[in-house]
Amino acid sequence: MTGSSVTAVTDCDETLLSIGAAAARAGVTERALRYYQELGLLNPSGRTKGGMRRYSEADLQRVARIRELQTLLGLNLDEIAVVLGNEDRTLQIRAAYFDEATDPTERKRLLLESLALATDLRGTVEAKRAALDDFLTDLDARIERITTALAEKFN
Amino acid sequence: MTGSSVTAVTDCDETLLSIGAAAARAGVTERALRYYQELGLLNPSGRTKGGMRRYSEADLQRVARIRELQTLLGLNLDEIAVVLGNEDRTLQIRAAYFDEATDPTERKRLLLESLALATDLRGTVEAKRAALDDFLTDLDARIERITTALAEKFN
DNA sequence: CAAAACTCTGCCGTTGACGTAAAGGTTGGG
DNA sequence: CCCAACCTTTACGTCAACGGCAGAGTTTTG
Repeated sequence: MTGSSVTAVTDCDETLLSIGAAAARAGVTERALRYYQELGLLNPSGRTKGGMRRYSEADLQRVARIRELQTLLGLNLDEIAVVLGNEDRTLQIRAAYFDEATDPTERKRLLLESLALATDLRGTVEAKRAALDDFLTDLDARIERITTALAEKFN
Repeated sequence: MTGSSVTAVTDCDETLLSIGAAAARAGVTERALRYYQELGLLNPSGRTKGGMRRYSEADLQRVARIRELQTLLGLNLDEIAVVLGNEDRTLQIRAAYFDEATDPTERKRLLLESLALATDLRGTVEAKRAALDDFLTDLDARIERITTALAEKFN
């Protein structure tokens, strides 16, 4: 995202955060960050020479994404790995797409692939929203009945 | 719900299901049903003289509700206990409301109480739906971009 | 009425997502 | 240079939501 090379092994751009700061800003614990890394969900953008993890803003975004997928969609970390993998793949595709060397046929295939990934996820989310909407409809009906009763009898 | 007394201790109305049948119909395990009972979420409507659990259709509905609250809203069983408690309370209120002996002032109070309970839950659900909607909007934007690219270049 | 099938109450095991503590290495201010 | 604060890996602990088994009792079926 920044112009830097892929996963800097050298010391940091100064803008990178230690695990403590990153955890605080992301609203999770250090343990969680290490755990996500252990599962291959999130590799810190850098390490110091001494071996300490350094997190970028993009890394924080990724943490936020993980939490969102957890709490909003109720996915477990393995499923989240798949979704994030898809999103990473989409970025790769984007890169290849804008590469001059990619021929039109391949470009089309890449677009279709990322479309498939996004559409698939959309299905999951839409199903969930539909169920939630039903839930809300029932709830609103109940609230409406009570409100009407109140209005009729005690206005 | 049926005309029977509260939580029949005697033998069953014949329409009640054994734990095995109930579990199969509800799509959960017997262990889960016993666990829900242990947590006070679901007391089987009856027991045989020998002490075996008997589940009614209403019990099955309750299981479905529990699962819904779990998967849809991501509540844990303790939180579900609260929600179900509120719903039970609403039923009590309903009963008292239609009781001749309840005076108007009390009736109003009862209505207001159940309104508060329902409205509170609605808040939780609505927040979740809003978050999901945002999620969907982002996703749709991404899909739209890809689709447009496809249409422009490869129509 | 007996065998087969089902269920009962413990009670210990498992899985996911971390928590927490130990024993040491790294970093930055004075 | 030194020390306090922060970080490292390693490894065992925890909590929710059940899974699964043993040993005994119950219900059903032939």
